[in-house]
Amino acid sequence: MDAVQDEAAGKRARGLDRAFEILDFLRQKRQALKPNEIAAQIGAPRSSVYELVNLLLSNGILEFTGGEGRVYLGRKLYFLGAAYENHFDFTRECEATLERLADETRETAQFCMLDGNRYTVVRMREGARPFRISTDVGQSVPIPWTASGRLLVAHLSDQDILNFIPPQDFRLPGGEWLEPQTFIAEVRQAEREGLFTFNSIVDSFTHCFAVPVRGEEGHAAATLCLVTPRDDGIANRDRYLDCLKKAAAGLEHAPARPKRG
Amino acid sequence: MDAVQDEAAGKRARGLDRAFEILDFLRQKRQALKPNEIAAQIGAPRSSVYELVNLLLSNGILEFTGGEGRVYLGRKLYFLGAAYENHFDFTRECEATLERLADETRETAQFCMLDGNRYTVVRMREGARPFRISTDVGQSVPIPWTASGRLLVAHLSDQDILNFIPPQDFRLPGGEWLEPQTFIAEVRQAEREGLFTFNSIVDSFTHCFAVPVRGEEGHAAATLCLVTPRDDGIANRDRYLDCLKKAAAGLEHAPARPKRG
DNA sequence: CATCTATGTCCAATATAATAGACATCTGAT
DNA sequence: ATCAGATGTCTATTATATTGGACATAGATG
Repeated sequence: MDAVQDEAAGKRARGLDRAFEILDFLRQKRQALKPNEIAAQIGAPRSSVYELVNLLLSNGILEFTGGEGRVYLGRKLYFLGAAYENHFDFTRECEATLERLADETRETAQFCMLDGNRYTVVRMREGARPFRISTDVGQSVPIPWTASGRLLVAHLSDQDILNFIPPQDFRLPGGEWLEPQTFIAEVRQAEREGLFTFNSIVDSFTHCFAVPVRGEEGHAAATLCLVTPRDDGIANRDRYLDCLKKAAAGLEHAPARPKRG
Repeated sequence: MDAVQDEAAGKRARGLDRAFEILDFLRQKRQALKPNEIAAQIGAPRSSVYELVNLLLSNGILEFTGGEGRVYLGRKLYFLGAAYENHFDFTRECEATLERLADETRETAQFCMLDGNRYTVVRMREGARPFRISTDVGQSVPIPWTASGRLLVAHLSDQDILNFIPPQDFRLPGGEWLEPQTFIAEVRQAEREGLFTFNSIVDSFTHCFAVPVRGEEGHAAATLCLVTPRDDGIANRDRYLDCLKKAAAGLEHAPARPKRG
């Protein structure tokens, strides 16, 4: 994932990086895997993966589960994640905000952030409509595929954006190529307007609304989104954006502000 | 923490182990620290800590927060922890169970697990009484200090228990020495009875009740506990234990069972 | 039976990671 | 002014971690 740094030659990878590559991979897969499978699928030497997996197992970072030697993320990670959540205490407010949003609009509401150089839905509240959302919570998705993506990188310079986003992520799910310059223009537009909306790139029937939730540094630390059927979204555009902006204002400075310190 | 493995000579520490030692340390401290402070307090070479901290920062495992170069656990850990929680989906049921327990007894109810070779409160629900609980959620505590500890190691042999628990953890908070053989006798008693209760070792005014929540392997994967004022606990002993056992039965096989796989 | 893949273990070679320690600031105390 | 401690950066040395590849086993397949 992140390890697209210096794949240049056949250089050795650092254990730490490989380790977190394994963890990220398991998170993406959302299922227990055998060390052998992990090695094959992330393209790492088997001996290295076995060594690292054993180390991680003995630290409680990974756990045996699913039988036949399969491993998945371990309890220790849960504890560490809980400590993070406790420190940057955004969960409670966030949950309430999403609930209110979903109630007001009857649409699916999401709270999204960057996960490294990709986008992820941190929390979601399904709306009243019987509607299948294409992105699952916790899955990482290329930034250019999402409305929120336009807002989450808006604090970077054009060049930094290009350096930050993996080039292959401009290839859209349908196979088309999104010209980086087009994307950057949309980023700047989103930055000016303080919002971004479009017909989803990922599917053919939803419209997405995103507004920034600004952190202490003033740039978008997260976004609030609505995912709606296209016609509903267009019909209620102004009201939905209004709801989103009010909700974001309520969260402002809540995420990314530690409880103490 | 776990790195008490082979501290024998002045051998080099492995980067991965040091890294997780840093993460665990930050979790214990529950606050952002400067790399220099971390190095001093965990007794690691400063150059190593700076190197590792920078690596972890670039992976999103650590984040700058609190200013002056202080670092704390990062967003990536939250994502990984959320994936764990999602996979072993015990949170929802657990929360409901604790709420019911707290309602029925008006005492503080806790859901506890092992964190490596120590004990930790994973979730807690304060009871109606205005009562200060001495252990905070997420803090790791020596196993012998707790009632739950007797249950959580009961599946191990005597020798394995002694190998598992760090020797210094038999030193109680008051300074007294708990004879390991005494502890093991209590473990076996707890195992036979399927519960353990005692006047807290950590403070002088509470009584603790613990029952096991058995996982798929049949041994205590977690415990449910009540922490009560001593007189109340003794007065309501039978009823409280009854509530706990019913609650544990409701959770049985819920923790440690993945949703799929 | 022969052959192939999937799986896990083990070992030697060497690229490199962990470390000690020098150096440079800055701060507050004396 | 002088000293001591805290903080961060940088470099050279060497112990070792990462890796390729050999080896062993078990199923599956023809």
